[in-house]
Parts: sequence; structure tokens; C-alpha cells
Amino acid sequence: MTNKVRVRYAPSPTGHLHIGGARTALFNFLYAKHYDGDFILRIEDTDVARNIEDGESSQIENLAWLGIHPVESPIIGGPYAPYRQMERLDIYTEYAQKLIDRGLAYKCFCTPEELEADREEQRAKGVAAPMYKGTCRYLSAEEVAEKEAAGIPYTIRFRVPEDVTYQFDDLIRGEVTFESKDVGDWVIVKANGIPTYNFAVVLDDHLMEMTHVFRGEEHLSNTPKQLMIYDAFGWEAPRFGHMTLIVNENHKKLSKRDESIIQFISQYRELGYLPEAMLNFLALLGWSPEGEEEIFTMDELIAQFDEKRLSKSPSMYDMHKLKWMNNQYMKKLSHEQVVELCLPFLQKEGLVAENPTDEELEWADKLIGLYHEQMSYGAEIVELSQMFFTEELDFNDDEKEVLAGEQVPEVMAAFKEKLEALETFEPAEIKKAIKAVQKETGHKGKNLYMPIRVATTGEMHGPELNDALVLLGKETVLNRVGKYVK
RNA sequence: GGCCCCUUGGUCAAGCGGUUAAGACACCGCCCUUUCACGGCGGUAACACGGGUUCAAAUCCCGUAGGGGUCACCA
Repeated sequence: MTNKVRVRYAPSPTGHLHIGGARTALFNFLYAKHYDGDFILRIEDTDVARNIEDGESSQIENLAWLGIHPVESPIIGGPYAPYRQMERLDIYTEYAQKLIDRGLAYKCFCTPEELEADREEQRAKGVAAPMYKGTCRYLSAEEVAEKEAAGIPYTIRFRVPEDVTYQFDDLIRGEVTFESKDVGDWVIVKANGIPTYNFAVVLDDHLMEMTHVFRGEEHLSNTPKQLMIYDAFGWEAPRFGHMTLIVNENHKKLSKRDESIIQFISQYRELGYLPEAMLNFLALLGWSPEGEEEIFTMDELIAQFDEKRLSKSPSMYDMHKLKWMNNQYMKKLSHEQVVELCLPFLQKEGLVAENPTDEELEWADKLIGLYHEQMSYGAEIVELSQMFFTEELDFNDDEKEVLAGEQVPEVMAAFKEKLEALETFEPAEIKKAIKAVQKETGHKGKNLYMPIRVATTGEMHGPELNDALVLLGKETVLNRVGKYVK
């Protein structure tokens, strides 16, 4: 047996690829690649009711978009196929039977209602952590046979040993210890014959020869249950590494229902974020590089990834930083690439025609170029360039103050006059016109440029003025300037 | 509430017994730009608390407090 590193990402196809899932997949992937191991994808689809139709394909597709490619998966196949749990049911049944045969698991005929009532009762009595009280634990063979013959549905429960201490050396947290007395006999196979997560995951990880498992901290308390199964079969457990949770601004685990944060990779893709930036950003969520550099390509991440630098405390999801990160990558794009990325957003809003003429295309091309440096993500072009598409400009207090300057009417009148005299409306011409205004009125610097900028663009911060005015068009500029001439 | 994990600036985070306690995002200021953006420079701002151990503690140990996770026939 080789000791090649084998890790996996095992999503349930109950939804699309989530930030947390992507981060988990990425860290497993980086770990595998760093140690020249295998990264595999397994689908945990045992919650039949919650599976959604395109869950699996969406997971795979978005992972691929990020550049995370498994070497074994339900699509690619591999030596440990099948990679969908629902196609491995025989395996789970077989191993569950082995446990029953050895008295390590038993059939439980309690109904969900009974169990629920029991939990309620325990809680009412003030029991801190209600657990299965073991009604069916000591059923005789005859009783079991009788109930089965009567067609009563049953689950299979694991017979949790008494007074066993489960300890493991977490790659991230160090020694972690749990006591078996704190966990009740738990269900390993549901009444529908499908295994539960904590049971199936062990069989699969063992059978697929996983050497390491990096997963979210929410799984920490599942670990003792899984360890019980490894013990029961006499298998060696993989090394676990429980990664920090990604939390929101209230320090709570990101919930898929939380709408304050965009949580699905596909949504970022749709907003025009770049996969390289997302990847880079995700890599910094709960992991830190050795030096001060923060911008990394996938290959650099693979080279640098070190499980010892995985953090223990939660990472707050920082949208600001993501935008900054994406901007870093946007700036590296060529002009053509940015246009390709942004144009569809303008078209979707109806700001640029679906089938633009050459002139329209050239205009849009320049417009996008205006914002290349400052843009955080593709869709942002729409709000950034908003002033090109509205009739009435809105001014905030600072902007109104600029326009209320006493020199404004004079500057505007002069500027209007110069513009009207222009034969061509080109950046260089406009620049000259503004200079002429300066000479004529004696106003310069902010007193000169700001009123012009605000009156024409509605913003104090914006793109290169001369270029913007050209794209705005002489008529519009004259119009907007005209409003401030007495 | 039981169990488990965590605790350095607003946020992420370096630090592994001796440092003026890095860096990044955000914020503020200055410079560049006769404007803006980009960029550059600089600034505000942190070791939760209490006990130990030690010549020396952000770093090790024990408590306390706070936060989080988890307690399903979900994964």
C-alpha cells in the first residue's frame, strides 16, 4: 500500500456551490496537489428528499470554473467507483449487517413520534442533552423477528460503547477528546434503508482510502461517531483537520438563508467576478501565507499551501476585501478582456444594443475603458457609468456645495462658450478649452475642474474628465453646463 | 443547558519565551494628477480578564468571562 495523499470534497447535491463548500474543496485540493496526491469528488446524496436536480452538475461546474478539478468523480469515474452514495447502497447494507451480526448495532422499531415525545419528556425534566434511551437496545431475537414479521419499519442503531474516550490529533486543533457517554445510540441506517451521513462517510472514506479529511468545524462533534465506526471495524481513521467557520458580521456561521451576503459561487460568476480572484480570496479565509504577499495564482497557492498555517479562529467574510481582490485581477486584464467581461452587463440593462453598430460598439468600448482601473467586478460597470444614461443628475450635499461656488457661473459661461466654438469634440480639444477658461477667468485647480466635473458627470470622483466628456457627447455636455450659466 | 472549539486593531491576520507587537482590507491625511481614478507615502487602532511558571509571557499552565459550533431516521 502506498502512502499517497488522498483527500476528497463530498458535497450533498442539495444546493449550489456555496462559499464554504468552495473553500473546503479548495483546501482539500491544495493539500492534495501540494503533496502530489489525489483529490476526488464524491456525491453524498443520501438525503433523497432534499436533493435537487442540478445540484451535482452545478457543484462540479462551479468547482471547474474555479479551477478545482478532481481526478476521480461520478462523471470521470475511477478505481473506487461508484462515487455517488446512492449507488453504493449495497455496501452500506452489507457493513451494517456485519455490525448487527456482531452485536454492535441493532434494529430499532421506535417511531419518529415516540422518539420526539421522548426527547420532549427528557427536556421537560431538565436533561441537558437528551439522547436515545435505548428502548430497543435489548430486544430479544424473538421480539425483533416478531416486529419485523409484522412489517414494522425500523432503523439500525449503533450500540455506543460505555466509557470509551475518543481522542484524535486534529491537524488544526491538536488533541481533541470526546466521551462515549455523551452520545446516545445513533442511527446508522434510516428506515428507508439509506445510511446516515456519519455511517456512510466512514465506509466511503475508508473504502476509497482517504488519508486526510479537511472539513468545516461544524463537523468536529460528528467525529466521535465516526471514530466509533472506524473502531468497530478495526480500521485506521484518516487524519482530520477541522477548519474555521466562515462567519457573517454577527460572527455567526454563514447560513444559506442569510441574504446579507452573496453566498453562491455562481452568483459571483454572474456578477462578473473573476475565478482567479475568488480562488485567491477563498484561500485566505482561514489560511495565511508565510510572507506578506497576498496575491497568488493557483500554482503559487499549491506550492505554498501548508496545513500548519491553517487558522483556528473563525474568519469573517469580508466583501470589501473580495472587491479589492477582484479589482487587483481586473487591472491585470487586457482592455479587450475587460470589454468582453463588461459589455454583456450593459446590454442586459438595455444600455447598449444587443446587436450594436460599429459606432455603438466603439463607444461602449471606450466607456468600459474609462472604468477599467477602478472597477471591482463586471456588473459594476452599470452603476459606475450610470451618469451616461440618465437625463437628470442627482447631487449630494458635497456636490451641491461645489456647484454653489461663487465662481461657478463665470466658469461655466466661459466653458460653454469655448465648447460651442469647438469644431471637433476630442479630448485634446476639451483640454485646451478648459485651459482657455482658466486663462480667461483666472480660476484654476479644484475651483476650475470640480464644478465642470460635477456639473457634467454628477460626481466628484469619476473617470478621466476629458475622455468622459467626449463619450457624453457635445450636446449633453453643453446642456448640463448650460444649467449653471446665469 | 451538556459536550466540543475559539479569543492579537473595525475585519482578516503574523507572531511559537526576550520584537519599537508585522502585513493586508476598510477609514483618515498628504503627494502625484491644474480635476478624478490608478499609484506612492504616512496616520488612527490590538494581545479579553485574573492567577500562576519564568530573570523574562501575546507566546507555557490553570481558572473566569465572552463568542461560536453541535446536540435529527440532514449533510
